[in-house]
Formats: sequence, structure tokens, C-alpha cells
Amino acid sequence: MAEKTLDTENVLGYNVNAENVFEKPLTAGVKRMSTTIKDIAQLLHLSVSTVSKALNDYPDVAPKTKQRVQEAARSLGYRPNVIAQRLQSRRTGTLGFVLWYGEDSISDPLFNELLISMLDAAARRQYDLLVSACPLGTSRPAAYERMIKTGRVDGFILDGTDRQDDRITYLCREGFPFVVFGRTEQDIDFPYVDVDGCAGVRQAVQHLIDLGHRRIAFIGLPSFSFCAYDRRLGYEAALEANGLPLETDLIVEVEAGSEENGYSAMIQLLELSHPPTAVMVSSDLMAIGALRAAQERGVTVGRDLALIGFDDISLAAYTHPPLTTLRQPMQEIGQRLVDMLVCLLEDRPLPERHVILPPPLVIRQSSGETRGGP
Amino acid sequence: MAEKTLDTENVLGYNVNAENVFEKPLTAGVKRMSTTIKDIAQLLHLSVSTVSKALNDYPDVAPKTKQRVQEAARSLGYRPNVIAQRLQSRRTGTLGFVLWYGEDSISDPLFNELLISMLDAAARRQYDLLVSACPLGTSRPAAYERMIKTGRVDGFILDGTDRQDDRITYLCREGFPFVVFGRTEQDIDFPYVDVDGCAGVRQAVQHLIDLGHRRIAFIGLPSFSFCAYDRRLGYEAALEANGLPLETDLIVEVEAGSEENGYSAMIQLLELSHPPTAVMVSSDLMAIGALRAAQERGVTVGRDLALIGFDDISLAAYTHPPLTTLRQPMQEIGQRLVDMLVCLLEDRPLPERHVILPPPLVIRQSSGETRGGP
DNA sequence: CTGTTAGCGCGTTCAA
DNA sequence: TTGAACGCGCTAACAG
Repeated sequence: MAEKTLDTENVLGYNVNAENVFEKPLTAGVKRMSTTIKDIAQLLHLSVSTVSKALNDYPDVAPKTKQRVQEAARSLGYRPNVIAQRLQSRRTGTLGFVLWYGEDSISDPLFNELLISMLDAAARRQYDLLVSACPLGTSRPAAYERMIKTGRVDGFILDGTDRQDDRITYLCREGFPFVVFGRTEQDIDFPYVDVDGCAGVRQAVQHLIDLGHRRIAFIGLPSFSFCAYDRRLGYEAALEANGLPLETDLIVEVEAGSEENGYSAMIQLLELSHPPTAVMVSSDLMAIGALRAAQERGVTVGRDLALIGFDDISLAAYTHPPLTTLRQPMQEIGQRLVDMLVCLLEDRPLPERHVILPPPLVIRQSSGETRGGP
Repeated sequence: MAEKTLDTENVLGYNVNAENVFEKPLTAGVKRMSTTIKDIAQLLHLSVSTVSKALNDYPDVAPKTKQRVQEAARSLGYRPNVIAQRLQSRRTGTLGFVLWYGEDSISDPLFNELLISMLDAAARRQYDLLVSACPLGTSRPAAYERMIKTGRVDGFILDGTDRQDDRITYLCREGFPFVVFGRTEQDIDFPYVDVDGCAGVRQAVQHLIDLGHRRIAFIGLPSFSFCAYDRRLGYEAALEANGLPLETDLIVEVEAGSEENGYSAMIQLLELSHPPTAVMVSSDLMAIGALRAAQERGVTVGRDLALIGFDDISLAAYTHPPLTTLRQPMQEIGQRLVDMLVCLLEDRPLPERHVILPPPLVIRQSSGETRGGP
């Protein structure tokens, strides 16, 4: 959202973030498209309530009328108006997802997969998914509060947790249903699905150690993010378990997981007087940047340098060399998030309140072959 | 959506696509969260309608009461219930977007940008965007029909048009509002935004010709897709304008714009007895695959071979060598689509009914420097 | 200026 | 077994 290429400008001079508490009512433009229960009732000389009951398969309707009604409905192409159903039932049948975007997170390659799997699972459960995009930097609880107060959604799916996450504090206090992709360090219990970044990275780094590496660097994300911190812990744990020293020179923390940041972090590592022989990178996009940096400096990844990423984005298999990485099973994650939230909303017991999935280590060529001693 | 990793399976055995015309009503679980107009009315000993009018700034309310009401509303954190507003106004305030996904289109890198810009523009106009994911292969008009009949949306945004597009035929016949990213060859007039793929590719190929290339290949998408065909026309036009022959050997059409397909198309071209010296590729993702193929075969892109992509995805700047490409201004496209549809919905005149944006040629290293004759 | 009445389309009492 | 009456929360027409 950097550039303002559009010439139509802020057409109404409308400022969404202003203290404009009262959204103006939707104006005019009435159009009738679909058939209603009333139409069927009139056609069949029945009462509206009988038709309604027939359509919803109530037991106290004569089988004959039930059939007549359903046939009429079918032939008229009747579909119940969800807005009316929602008002009546006081349930929106809608799951909310707020997409927090910054300059960099716009092209997050995993988001597509998460979105599609959530949409798919939601549709299967007869729910809509309402996605709302908000720029990072605005108050986060406020965005959720608005959706709650205006009655748009029944519950939320959150992702990208911070170690201390104000959204979770807020939603818990409100008692509004939600599930989370990710964990926090807060002393609050909430339902979540997460990938075990710590164990995954630990396994990956162990793999590097087993290959003979001793100077292993780490390129990570800002440690206020839970998963960033979690992954880093895995890195530290692996070193410690193998009696290797933790050298601060070898740890680079960047602001966002972009290609460019991976590139410059790698340059920084390569310029060290005693550069690492292996690098664990917290995201594939950054790993691709790191790959480019190495290539530019004449360092052959997979031979002179071992590199492991995180995510297993679709391109990871096609880099040069193909990227060893930890795979995030986004399909399963999205599906489970939706299933859990729907359980919550329908007062069904949750099979598992906390799901932690292991990210499988996908070994390709970037981590190289076994090598000699240090 | 290839794998079925989830063990919870089809929990209810519910089949969305079945002839299940009547969605079961949303069950139980009533919860009161927000304050209503009624609450304010009771608190202030006023009638509901007066409060409503005060909130909506009607002229026929005493300034004093208006202020009292607005203050009460503010302090109670009142937000109008959008569901009720929608039922009343018979407008959903919601734009619909159906995301058609296949195996490959899941990781379409441009979709993120389109989505965010649409969400952003919609929010600015006080509209929600309802995204619905449907697998390719199911009836397309049916998906839109369902959203219309159930009263979920006021209008649609379509993308990825075919030269003959059944969705457009359907929506036109229904007289339901929609705008399109892309054009068709049908004899129907509808509002659209599109990128001039023909002119863009023509310019790109001309650039290659100006660099001295004479054997220029084309890797394209299936020609039932409008933009695929459009781009190919640009390729052919450029050749013809320069008196170059059209050689069918040099044209490869793949099924989808994946990295792998770009790779194998490129391999096919390189194995020709008389391979091309330049290749115009219809998408960046495919161009990245083509890059890999060239590299693998020891062909140095930017020197031995010129390569141009299409899209300007964020990674295009970071390939090796950086990719010359035609940039699709997704921000502007998404914004314009939303603005146009909102105009339609609010019966405001459309500034432009047909918008065709030129895709700027972004010259990087993959197209190489000027070279000698053929 | 305010309040009463009506209705958006639906599901759900409770009488008949 | 059917239908009449009510309410979800809101806006809108009309009386007072």
C-alpha cells in the first residue's frame, strides 16, 4: 500500500478511522431478486409458518404438504435469505479473519494456502469467512471490536501471534470465541494450532551438526513474534545439546521475512572474519535472499555452505540448489482452525484444545552432503 | 487441495454440492454482546425511532436530544447491528469474489496483492468483501447463483476471464451487478479493468528485436484464457510488424503457469535443433522455471539467452539474473474494480466503463544487452 | 420535534 | 396438522 497510483483519490473524503461511530445507513436501491417463503406460501395457499416448517423438515407437518412445499421451492429455485436467518437466529454463520499487512507481508506465499484451506473448510461447515485487511500500526483490538460490535462474525481466527498478544488479551476478556494459529507466552489458556518451530529448528540444526558443521549461524525474525522466538530457542537448544558455543556474531535478527532482508543478513554473515559454514534461516523467502547473497559472493551453497529454510513454499523445491526446509502443513492448519472454531461456536466439545504439529524436515540439496570435521 | 492430511475427515458427511437446496437454519446458542438502539432509548426515555433518527443525523430531531443520544451511544460503545441494517435496507453492503482454485493457482503470487487492494478499497467505501473458494471443475455459474439467491452479496468482482466466459453470460442474463478484471470475446458489454497484455507483450518482443534477436520463442498459457490469447497476439503482432516468420516450433503452450511448466517448456525449446535466442514467457513463475532450465543446461540467461516474464511478482527482481518483465499494477486494479462496482451499486455514474492499463516493461538483466545480428 | 406503526424475511412459540 | 402472532434490530412513513 505504498504508492497511491489511483487518481480517483479518496472519493468521499471519507475517513474510516475517524471517530465516526455511526456508519451511515445503506442507501436506497431496492432490488428484488429471489423468491421468498411468502411467495411459496401464496402460491400454495399455505401460511408462511407452515412453509417454513416444511422447508426445515419439522416433524409436525403433513408429509404430503411437506412434499408439495419442497417441490414448489425447488422449482422456484428458492434459497433462504441468509440475512433474515441471521437476524432471527442471532448468529452470523461467519468466521472472521483480520489480515494484518505491512509492506512486506503482502506477498506472504503461505497466506494463499492458509486462506484457501480455511475457506474450503468453512464452506464445508456452512460458514462464510469474512476477511478484513488492516494495515499494521493501527490498534489491533479495535479492529476486532468493530467486527464484534457490528455483529459481523461469530468468532475469529487469529494468526501471527506475538509473545505478548494484545488481541488475545482483548478477546479473552470479552469472552468472544476465537482460535489461534500460533501460541503466546501469556498466562491465558486458549485453543490453538501451531507448528513446533522449536523442535523443527532443533532437528534441522542437529541435521547440520550431524553433517559435520560446527559454526552454524541463525537468521531470524524479531523476537517479539512468538514463532520467531520459538525457532530461535530451537537453534540455541541444538547448539547446547551438542556442546557448541552460542556466538552472538552468528545470530542476525531482521525486521521482516523478505528476500532482501535475507540477502543482507547473509552478506553480513559472509563478511565475518570467521564466517559460518552453515546457516539456519527462519523463512524460505529469506533463505532465497541468502542464496542470492552467497551466489553473488562466489560461495556455492550445498558445497561451501549449508542452508536450511523454513516454510516449504512452493518455490523452495526449485531454487538453485533446491532448498532444504521445514514444511508448514498449511492445509491441515487451516482446516483444523476452522473445525475447532466451528466446534466452539456450536457448543460441541473440542477434540483437542491445543494442537502442535511437527514441521517435517524436507531435505534437498542446499544443506549439502556429509562433510569432514570443523 | 491434493492431499487429505486431516484425520477428522468429513465430520458430518456433509456434501455441499449435493442437491441440498435448503441450508439448515443456524442452531441455537444465542448470545447478546452489543448494545442496541432499544437500550439507548430505554436509558434516555425516548422512542426507538427518535434514537435511530438522532444517530443517523436526521434534520428533524432537536439538536439537544440529538446530542444526548449521540453521547449515550458513544459512552455505551454502540455500533449498529449490520445484519439488521441489511435486512431492512435489502442491501448486503458486501461484494462477492469467488476464488477458483486448481492445483496450481493456489500459490498465485499476484492474488495476495489483488486481495489486499480490494479489501482495502472496499473497507474505505464501507463494504465487506466476501471471498468464497471453489475448486475448478464445479459449475461456475452455480457458485454465483448460490450467493445471489441466498442474498449474501450485492455484486461481484470476477477475474481470470476466458475468451468465452459462462459466468459473464450468466450474470448479464440475471442482470446482477458485476465488474471484471479481464475481458472476453463475447458480444456483451460489461464494465471491466484489464491490462493490455497484447500491447505489453508486443512492446517486450519489440525490445528483444531491437536488441538484435530474430529467433524469439513464446511460452504461453492455454488459449481459452483471454489474457493468454491476448498476450500471444502481442507476440505474433510484434513478429509480423518486423517481418519475422511465425514458427510453430517456437511457440509452447502449457496448461498452467507453474514453475515446473515453465521449466519443461524451456527444456523443450532448448532441445530444438535450432533453439531460440530469446524467449517471451507469459508469467514470471514460468519464467523462473525457464531460468532454471537454462541454468541447468549451461545456458547463461542475459548473455546466451534473453528472457522476459510477465507480472512482476516481488521475486522477479531477485532472480539470477533479475527478470525483465511486464508489471501488472495490482494495487490500482483492485482499487479500481472495487470503486467501479461500488459506483454501480450506488447508482452513481461510472467514470469509465472500460479501463485498460498498460503493463510497464521493467527492464532488468535477463533480457541482456544489445547483441549483434542474427 | 417526537412517538406510534409497519415491515424487511425468517424461525418459533402457542392456539385452533 | 395448520395458522396466527411475535420478535430479531433496524429504518421509514405518518400522526400527533
